[in-house]
This record gives sequence, structure tokens and C-alpha cells, in this order.
Amino acid sequence: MSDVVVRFPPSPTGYLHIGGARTAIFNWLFARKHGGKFILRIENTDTERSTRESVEGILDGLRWLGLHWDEGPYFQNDFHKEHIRAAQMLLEMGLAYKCFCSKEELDKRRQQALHEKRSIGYDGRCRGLSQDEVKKREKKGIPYVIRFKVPEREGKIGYDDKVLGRIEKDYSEIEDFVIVRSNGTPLYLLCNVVDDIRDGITHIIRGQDHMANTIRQLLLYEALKKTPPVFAHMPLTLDPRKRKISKRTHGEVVSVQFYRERGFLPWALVNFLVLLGWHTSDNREIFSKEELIEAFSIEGISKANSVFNFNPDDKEKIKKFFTDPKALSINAHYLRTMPVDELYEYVKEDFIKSNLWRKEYEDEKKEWFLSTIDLIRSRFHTIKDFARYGRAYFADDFPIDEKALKKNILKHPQLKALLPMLSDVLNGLETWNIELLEDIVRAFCEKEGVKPGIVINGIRTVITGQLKGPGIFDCMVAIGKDRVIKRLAHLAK
RNA sequence: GGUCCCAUCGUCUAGUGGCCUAGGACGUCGGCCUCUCACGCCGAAAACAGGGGUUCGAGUCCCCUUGGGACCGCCA
Repeated sequence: MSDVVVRFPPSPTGYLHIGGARTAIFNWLFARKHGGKFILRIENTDTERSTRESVEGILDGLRWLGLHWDEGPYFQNDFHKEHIRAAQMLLEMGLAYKCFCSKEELDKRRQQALHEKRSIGYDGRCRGLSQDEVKKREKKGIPYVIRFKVPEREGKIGYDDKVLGRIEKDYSEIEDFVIVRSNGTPLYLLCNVVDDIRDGITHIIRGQDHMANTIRQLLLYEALKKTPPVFAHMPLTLDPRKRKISKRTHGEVVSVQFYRERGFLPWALVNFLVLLGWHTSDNREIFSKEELIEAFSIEGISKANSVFNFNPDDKEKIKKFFTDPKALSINAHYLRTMPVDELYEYVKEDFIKSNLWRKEYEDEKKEWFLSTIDLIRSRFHTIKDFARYGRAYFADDFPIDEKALKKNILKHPQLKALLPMLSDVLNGLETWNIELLEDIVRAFCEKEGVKPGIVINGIRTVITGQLKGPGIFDCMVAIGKDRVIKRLAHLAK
């Protein structure tokens, strides 16, 4: 095993969303690529917003995507004492100080600064408080936070970002940030560093929205006398209006769960997501798990943010694209190319939910089931389509598409008599296979003087309810003699 | 307002000074196949944000402008 150790540290304040999943994917891939370790750590120091359900939701999402972690989940809360100790140490070493400014005061000052068009950072007024002054205020019971004392140095602090290159910032422009709340609980900036040190994290791959944190955390590493890990800041994923994607403003469309429920294959989602801001030099787009791990490299991560072109206006309207067309197309690709017996598991799961599942599909009718989903899958985009557009193959209560009815039946009134006639002809058949059916149907058309296309499309509409579908004789075989003749005979209604 | 990041077709992207007449994928449009649709195949429309440099030569390097984004919490 190499010495690569990475982590995915979600905060359990909601479901796993696309952005988080993407970060997890990149970290996971990096670990797998280098034979390293992928640690899952739940950052639940914000106890007010953290919930048990979201922890479960996140784990569930990661498992579904197939992103297996090697260690954890660890819970940040469990290391509370370590975090406190670190803060104490910084305080004792004079690298941090107590700040007695109240939240209200700070808010007011920020407002004022904004108003006066100044920088709105903390001005460091408690930094120079004398020992006596500090003691006096403590005695009075004034609450305080602990702030990190940014070194008073000339020049810049910086690091070499693996995707962005050299990043630097003037010491003078960094404000003294809070590391412990007035209620005594340490904050993310500190906890995160302490945990990363303890876990031996070697590479931190996270969103560009963390860049300001990185600068401050670098200071923390220095103060704690530890070598910082390598940083790589990934581009953000944006909504179609180019806003950062968030659970709060975008809702379920950006959750992993949403894609699961809408019939995505987990690997298709991973494959799509990894393409958002990453590429190989040969521009390949479809990867198996092994291929992706092999191909992955941080060098392929782009600097620019990318748009996840989901459909934000989809208000339950049935649209052709309920999410990014490319995501759908990748999903469709896997749907029609993956081994049928793998697909079987997904369809089964969905059919159980849709009440279409029958026990015999796993034993005596399994072969039929497999060949049927194989037959119809090439025009589907999601797992849901099997129950939606393929219902007629598995049940007798299926809807007839309005358009199909109009175009293929009503337009040709003679079908009303012809199809029941054909039904009788078919009823007399002893065998039931593609070649025979084709001969019979075509002969029937010739005899009745109708174009085969009219009859064939009529049959399709009647037996599948659909405007489109596989070759008709395949359909007839898949649906079976009994059901076909029954459906054709019933046209009278 | 301050700081930082970014900038090639509608979207994801290739491109690291000459191989660019800017390539691919998705989507769109047209065609082939055909009983329909899909698949597959063929084809079309579609981009280097603008301006200055540097250079024999710039999508590629530098500067400015513009545009977009992120961050500026006792959230993570």
C-alpha cells in the first residue's frame, strides 16, 4: 500500500448531493489509483444542524454509488477533546487569544464596514488585550471566543495547488479567525486540521470554495508544527444559471437520491459526474470502474467551473430531459450495453417497487424475462422506462398512448375489423416464432390488400400501447400468443 | 465593497507557440437503415469574450478591459 491517504468529510446537514458525490468520487479515485486509503469522516461539530438521518442518507448514497471507504465513518464529535487540547495549546503558546467581542458587536461592525465600503474582516481589537484586562473580563463573566493569531509578517503565505498552481496570500490580509466558540466548542477550521493530522491525510481534494480556508489552515499546520498535506482544489459545479449548486436552493434535483429514484444506474452517474471538470488526454468518455481508476489523474482536473445542465424548471412536467442530457445519454448507454444479468437486478428492484414483479421471473420465466428486457432496452434512458414504456410486456393493464392510437388505429378504420380477423388467424397457429409470424402477417396483408406497415403499426399499438418499439414480430413473440390474440381480438372496444 | 479563482461550440471538453481550415462527446437538424422508434452509420449548423503586446508565427505566453464564479460566520 502506498502512503496516499485521502478523506471525504461531509457534514450531515442533508442528503448527499451532486457536489459532494463528485468530491467523494475524485478522492476515492485518487486513493484507488495509488493504492491508498479512502477515509470517511462525518463532520458533525455543528450539532444543531447535524442529523442522524442525513448521516444514514450520506452513507447510503456513497454505498449506492459504489464508493467504498477503507476507514470510518469517523465522527468528528468523538475527537472533541483532541480539538480542545489543540486550541488550549495554541492559547498557551501565545498563538491564539481570547476575544470578548460579542456577536452583535461584530455584526454591527461588519455592516458598517460594508456600508463604508471597507473590508469586512475582524479588526483584531482583542488581540492586544493585556493579561490583566483578559482576567478582568473573564471575572465579569463576559463570554469569549478563541481566535487564532495570524503572524505579523511581511510577505505572503502560499502553497502549490495541484490543479491551480501556486496560490499565495499576504499575511496582512488574513484576519484573526475564530477557532473555538464562546460555548467552548471548536470550529471546523481547527477540527478539520487536527483530524487530518491524526488521520495522516496526505492529499486534500476539495472544492474551490475552500480556498480561503486552505490559507488559514496552512497557518494552523504551521502553528501545530506539522507538514501540511498536498492540496488540490477542484472546480465547482454550477447550475444552468451558473450558481453554485446547493441543497438549499436547488432541492432534490441535485441529490444523489433523486437520480437513484429516477432510474439511474449508479455507475452511469459516477461516469457522468467524473466528466464534469475532468478529462483524459485522449478525451475518452465511457469508462468501466477499472478503466476509470487506471485513467484517473489530478492533472486531468480542469480549472474552470462547469455547468451541470439539469432542468431547474421541471415542475413534474414530463419533459424529454429531466436532467442533463449527457447524463441521460450515458445512463442510456450503460442501460443498453451492460450485461443483461446485471441489468436484471436493477429492473427487478424497480419492478418490485412498481408491483410488476412476479416470482417466476427468477426461475422458470427468467430466460424469457432476460430476453425481453434485452429486446426493449435499446430505446430506454432510465430503469424506470421498463415499467413505464415496457409495461405491456409484463402486465395486461397498460395504457395506450394517445398519439399512437390516433396515428396507427383511428386513421385506419379498417383495422377495427382486420385485427380481430388476424387474431383468429393467429389463434390457429401451432407454433409461434418470428419467421412464421412474419410470413403469416404479410400473407394476411396481401390477401386483404392492406399495406403491411398499417397492420404492423396497428398491432404494435394494440399489443404494446406504444408508438414505437422493437420489431413487431419480436414483440409478438415476447408478449406471447395468448396475450397477443386476446389484445387483437379486443380491439372492438 | 475587499480578496481570490476562472474564461474554446448551447453544455462537457481536446488543445501546453507552427500538426488548428480549431478536434471529440451530448444536444439540435438532415440522411441512410426500416414495420415504427431506438441502436448503428453518414452528414450539417455551432466556439477561441474584446483590445493591446511578445514572436517569423498565438486559441496557446504577458498586460489591460469585460464577463462569470467563490469566499469574506461563534456553518462545514
